[in-house]
Amino acid sequence: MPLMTTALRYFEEVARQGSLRKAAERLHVAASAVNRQILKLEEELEVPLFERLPRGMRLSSAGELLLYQVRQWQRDERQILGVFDEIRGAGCAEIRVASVESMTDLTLPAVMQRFKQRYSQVRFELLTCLTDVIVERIVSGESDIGICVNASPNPRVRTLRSATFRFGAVMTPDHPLARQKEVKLKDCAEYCVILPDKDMYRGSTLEQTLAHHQVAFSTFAECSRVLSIKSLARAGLGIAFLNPLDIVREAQLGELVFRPLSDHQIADARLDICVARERPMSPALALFAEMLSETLAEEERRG
Amino acid sequence: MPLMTTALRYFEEVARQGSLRKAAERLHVAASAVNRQILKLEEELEVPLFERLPRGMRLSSAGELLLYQVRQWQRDERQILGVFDEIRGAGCAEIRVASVESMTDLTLPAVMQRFKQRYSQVRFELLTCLTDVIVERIVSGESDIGICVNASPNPRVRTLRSATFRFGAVMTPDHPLARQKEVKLKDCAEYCVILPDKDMYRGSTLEQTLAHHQVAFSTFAECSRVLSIKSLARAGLGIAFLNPLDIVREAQLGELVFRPLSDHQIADARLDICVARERPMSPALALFAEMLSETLAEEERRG
DNA sequence: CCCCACCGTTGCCAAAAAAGCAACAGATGA
DNA sequence: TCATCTGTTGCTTTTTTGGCAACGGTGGGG
Repeated sequence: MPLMTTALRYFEEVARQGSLRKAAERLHVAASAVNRQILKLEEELEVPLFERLPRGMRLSSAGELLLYQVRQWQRDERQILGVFDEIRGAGCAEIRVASVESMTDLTLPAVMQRFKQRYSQVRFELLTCLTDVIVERIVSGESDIGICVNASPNPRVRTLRSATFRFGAVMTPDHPLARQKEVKLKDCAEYCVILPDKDMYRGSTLEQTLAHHQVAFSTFAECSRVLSIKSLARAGLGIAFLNPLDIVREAQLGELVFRPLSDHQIADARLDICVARERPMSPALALFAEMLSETLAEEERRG
Repeated sequence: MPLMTTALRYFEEVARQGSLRKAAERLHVAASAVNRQILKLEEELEVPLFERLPRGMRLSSAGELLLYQVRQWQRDERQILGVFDEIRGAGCAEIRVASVESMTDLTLPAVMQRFKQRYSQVRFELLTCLTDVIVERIVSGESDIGICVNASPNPRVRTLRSATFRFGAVMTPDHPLARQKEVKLKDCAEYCVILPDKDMYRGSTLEQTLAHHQVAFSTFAECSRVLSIKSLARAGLGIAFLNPLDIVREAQLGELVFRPLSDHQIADARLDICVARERPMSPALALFAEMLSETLAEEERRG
């Protein structure tokens, strides 16, 4: 049942109780047995783990370090045993993903497919939502892992990896602006534009710049879905403002082109892979996060 | 010597070799012994870890998850054994810290002192440098942990915790601007200011704002050390631009006051605790990082 | 086709490790 | 000083683990 040496189990209990005999009582073994395991451990590690006081045993420095590690291993153990329970019970473990629309289209399905090949007994829940909702779901435990854009720092959220992508204008290849390598916002003011919903780009530098500089856009539509924005842009109804990840497929098909915004007020879009800070990650989740991080890093390199 | 069950050691080798007998050969034990450990492990976990093929054993899904965890435990084990080697050899383990000046004055010494109380056999190296240098030292392995301000994201660096602090103007309590709760940059233009060195605030929003808005400051001095800036400000020679952490002691002594800048172009200062992404953290380092994170979070709450 | 090589598995027995029991020395507090 | 707590140590028993040989099954090559 226990995945680590009995010596370490005994060590943890002795450290907790501060006494060999009390620990032995809790462990339902003789005190001498516990004592021998501790002595053997100290001999093999060649480091004193306790200082013997007339009133009991107090941890040494090395002992404190080891205890910290052992406790972490115990958490890991409980975690993986829980995953095995899931696999035994429901037939598979579950990873609940919440992501912004940019990645739910292409990247996430690709990663999930690769993951399923190796770890077939893992099931997914994939939700598409806005960054604020994703952060809420992470901290509340409704989702296990999230992909957000430009999330504001949150003490209860741990960011595993960030990637930045240039923010830019998206249009049909035959659009006049498509001949430029980079465009400026005021270039776009001469044409129709398609803006995201208020909620979608709240807090972004695009919002700030628009509000501040009062660029007069002739807005054709405001959309709440990237999917809609792309459809309108594909129909040649205006210029959209997205990041390159949003249109990888359309770019491959030659339907849309991406031209970065060169205005220096416009910051890059930052995608974050994040999880709850306190909640330990199950091995399945850790593996998935790793695979996702590498994929994101690769896409960042590609532009 | 090994800190985890022989069953897990055997399991890892079998997974690596894909065969009981080859694993047994490498482990210098009989194949039957290895087999029994695997069978016992599967029975206790109540989960099949391998699928038996005529050509050998292939990991199941659960096995892949367990393998990932076991490999991580093995890395942890090597790590802590290395720390014990240090303690046995040099008499103590070492944590090499590189930090910006904001924290080397008060916060870090306080945390190091608290740390020394519990883990006396740990020695420190404390360097004060600029963010760019800190990041370099982290990725090169010259330092174990760093505290940076407004560090640009780096794929080889992992941020354990971030905290934001308002950026503001620092002056003597009798300064005319000290009567305001918040100040704007153009308020300061009427007085002498003390600016940091070019290197110090490179990339900050202060630099951008100054360069962009062309606010005409009568600069009394440019300094490369926060210490010098504070000294000049304390002498009433001008307004300095710092974050509240820089002047906690001076504020307590009533020598200086902090007034946040309310210009909306001025972003908060972000302090990051970061380590190398790939390099595993020793237990001592993890404990120190944890203590430091909590302290930083507490100071963030306080203002 | 058979045979050989390789696989995992199992029964039997020896070796090793862990646990239980009782007694010991040392320190503390009533 | 006695009672009581601590960790420690022989000695014995119990449990676990490993070694050896043999078995049943599969796949490839002569």
